[in-house]
Amino acid sequence: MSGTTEAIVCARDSRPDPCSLCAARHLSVCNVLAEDGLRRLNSISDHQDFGAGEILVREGDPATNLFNITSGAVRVYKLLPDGRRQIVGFLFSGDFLGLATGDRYAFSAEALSTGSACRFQKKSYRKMLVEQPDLETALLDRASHELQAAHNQMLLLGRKTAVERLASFLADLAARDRRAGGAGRIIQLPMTRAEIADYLGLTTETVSRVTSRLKTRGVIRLLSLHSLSIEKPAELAELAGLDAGDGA
Amino acid sequence: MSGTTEAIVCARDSRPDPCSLCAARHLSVCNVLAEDGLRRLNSISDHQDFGAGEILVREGDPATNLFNITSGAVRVYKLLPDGRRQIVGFLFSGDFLGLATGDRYAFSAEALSTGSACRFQKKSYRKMLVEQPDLETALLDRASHELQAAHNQMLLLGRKTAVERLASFLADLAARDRRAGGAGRIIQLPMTRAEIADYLGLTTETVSRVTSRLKTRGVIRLLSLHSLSIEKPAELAELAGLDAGDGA
DNA sequence: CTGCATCGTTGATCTGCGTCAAGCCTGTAT
DNA sequence: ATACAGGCTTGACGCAGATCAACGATGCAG
Repeated sequence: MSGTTEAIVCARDSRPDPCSLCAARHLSVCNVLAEDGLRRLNSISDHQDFGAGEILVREGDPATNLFNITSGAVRVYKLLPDGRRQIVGFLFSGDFLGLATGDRYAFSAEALSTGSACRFQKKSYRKMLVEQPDLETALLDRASHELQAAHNQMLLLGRKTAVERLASFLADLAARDRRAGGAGRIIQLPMTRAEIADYLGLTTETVSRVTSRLKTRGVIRLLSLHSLSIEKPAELAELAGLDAGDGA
Repeated sequence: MSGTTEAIVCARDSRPDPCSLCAARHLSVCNVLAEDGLRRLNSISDHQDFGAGEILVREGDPATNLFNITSGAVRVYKLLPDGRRQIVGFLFSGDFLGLATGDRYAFSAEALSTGSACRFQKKSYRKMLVEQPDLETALLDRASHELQAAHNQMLLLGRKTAVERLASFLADLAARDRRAGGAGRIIQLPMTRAEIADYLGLTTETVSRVTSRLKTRGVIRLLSLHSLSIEKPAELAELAGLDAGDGA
């Protein structure tokens, strides 16, 4: 969206301050940094534009880089030797890539669409964290949220039916849209059915069938292959298993 | 194991230093703290002994406490309204409980066996983190590892077969035993089959059947209901899907 | 030792989702 | 426009694991 503008800014030599122009800044961990912190962060960062399908991180490679996604979308996944794939998350503008990382990447990350990211050397970033405790706190908060999301996904993958999985997925996207200031009614699906399937532990066929069922029931309406409207949010939430939350 | 000793130490008024006697210390985040840090930590902590089945945390309650497990075992789980349960993790001595927490607990935690924990007020702990950046770094590292483990579990729940799930589970327990200094051959299972099932996204019957199959194949040998010996570690690892790791 | 409750195992049957297969839709290149 | 490729949908069928059911093991209370 604002990718070209950023690229131009970064290409200029007398850049005023890339971070202050960054559209993702208020969504990202960087927003806890003051003027000098941003300058310092900027000095250790690289701007990277990527095209659809481009690989940012490959499972098993030495974990040298960390990323802050500034635009576009990314899929993060793990593979079994025979090719079975589990997508562990989709990242969007403002998301941090590289939290769950030891010496080597335990996941791969590929661009879903064109986009851009700030890239850091892990070493420099760690040094930065020592100097900027606020940033470390912000990262810890992120990690907590991601861990919570991972737990929810474990519940989904371990115990929910196909309908519940898709409903949960759509409800999550709606919630994300609301957090970004939208109404949570029109949902964009920048990923393919195969990717949704690999995220939900299903097959493309099942995702397709369940989508049709929700459509027939009038819960959703397809606007195009990659966007839909939620017609009955309450029913969707119920299907997702969000009514009571806990039996208590 | 050392529960009674600790209880006696904590009951004494002129305690020399509970932390320095804590058997879980070298396994826990506290090990990054110096003398004064430990004293400070101790001053904001409560010791809590618990019996089997005791509830430490209930999903949906205000998240006021954080815990450091010092002995025993704990199951952490989430429920669907109709009672379906997903265990998101088992915690043992040295593990931290409460990382993935917002204002309210998003999970429940119950003692699997008798044991003990250091309990902190979340508020005091957060203050402590500001004063002790090393502790915050250690927590961030923990969170990273947990997130990685969660991703592995997502792969397991979303894409592995029943045999692969159980094999992965046993291989994980073996790895944990090795990390704790054991040989990784004799595995303790302090949980029931139902709990293993709810952790692996299966039913008790399937866990039982698959266990039998592994036994018949000679991969494992049951020593009792709650302990077994790994007879063919290599075969177990292969069944778990750990041979190649990534298809690259 | 006896009784009882809980947990675990094994078998028979069922079913939700995967697999296989065919056809359709969408976008892009010529 | 036309053709092609990749993605999506729908149908028929099969199977891994769930469900239902019965029985055996374990451990605790009296």
